Amino acid sequence: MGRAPCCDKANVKRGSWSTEEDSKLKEYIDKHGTGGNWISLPHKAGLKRCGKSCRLRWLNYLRPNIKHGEFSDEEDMIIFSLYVNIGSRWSIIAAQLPGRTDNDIKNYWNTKLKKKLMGLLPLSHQRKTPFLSSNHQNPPPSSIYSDYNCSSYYSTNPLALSFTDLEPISHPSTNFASTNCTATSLSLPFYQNQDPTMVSTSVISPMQCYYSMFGSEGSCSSSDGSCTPIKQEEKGYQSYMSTSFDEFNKFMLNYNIYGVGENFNQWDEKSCGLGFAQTHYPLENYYNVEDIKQLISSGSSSFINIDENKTEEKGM
DNA sequence: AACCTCCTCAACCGCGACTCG
DNA sequence: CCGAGTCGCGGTTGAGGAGGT
Repeated sequence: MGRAPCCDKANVKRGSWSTEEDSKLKEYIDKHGTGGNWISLPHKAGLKRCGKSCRLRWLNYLRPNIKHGEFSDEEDMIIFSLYVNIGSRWSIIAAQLPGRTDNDIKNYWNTKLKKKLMGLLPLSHQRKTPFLSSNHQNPPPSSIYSDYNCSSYYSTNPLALSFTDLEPISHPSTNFASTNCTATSLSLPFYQNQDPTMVSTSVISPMQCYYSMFGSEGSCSSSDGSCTPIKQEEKGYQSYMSTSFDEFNKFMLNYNIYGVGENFNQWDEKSCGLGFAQTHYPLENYYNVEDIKQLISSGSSSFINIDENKTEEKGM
């Protein structure tokens, strides 16, 4: 048996909102608030719309202080840095960009920012960049990892690999690898199952970032679909300094994200905060790292402290 | 001018999470 | 604890505008 529809689709208007509907909705909410019940709101407001549709229209368009128009470089960088760290959790990302909605950011990422980054890569490499390809799901379906034991997980997840094997890092992420690696935790996709503290306190190197963006150099050609990552030490550092990575590195430098030396492992750990450099764009100017930590570990209810707009909404 | 293709973004959909009786 | 109702999220769709031929 299927799920009951949220509203009677035969009797609700769909598609684009007219200015008249907009003003009706805005007027009603200005006067009465949402009343904590979107389902009954359209009826009360005299709208022939589904409650969900009203909610969406309000949150993404009519709500006060919504910012439309071009994203700044700083916003780009925040989106990028958070995406690399936490994946496509648009609501959390949106909470860090006042006036921007999750829908906005999602659209922006899918239509522009992704391409902006793609433009920095040679075509040959773009084809094998799962993170950016249109059909790539991030994080990967949980089923992919559900049967993995720790060692296989960490040897097949490029990001995890870089945390454990490749980089001379000492931060909580390595603890994650050794202490949080249980069958249970691995039954979830990487981005979801990781220790929340890891998300916010991990310092990722350009190489890690590069991996998470563009995938590893590991081969996935075996018949059972398993991947054989090529260890960095096997290939040698030099081979990793490919044109693609150079280009990526240039991008990072262009955005003042990293100051990377000739050897990529010379990246300046101090300059990297939640993901990226704090040298020129100190991320704590945009959000509090501890808050992010809380957000991720405690779920959406904690957003109240951070997202002004959503605070208003929840207060209504 | 007409047609076609591509791109953008508002809106929809389904599902998991949450709340409450 | 359970189930119904609702919310919120992220993935996807498609209308319509822009640009090219």
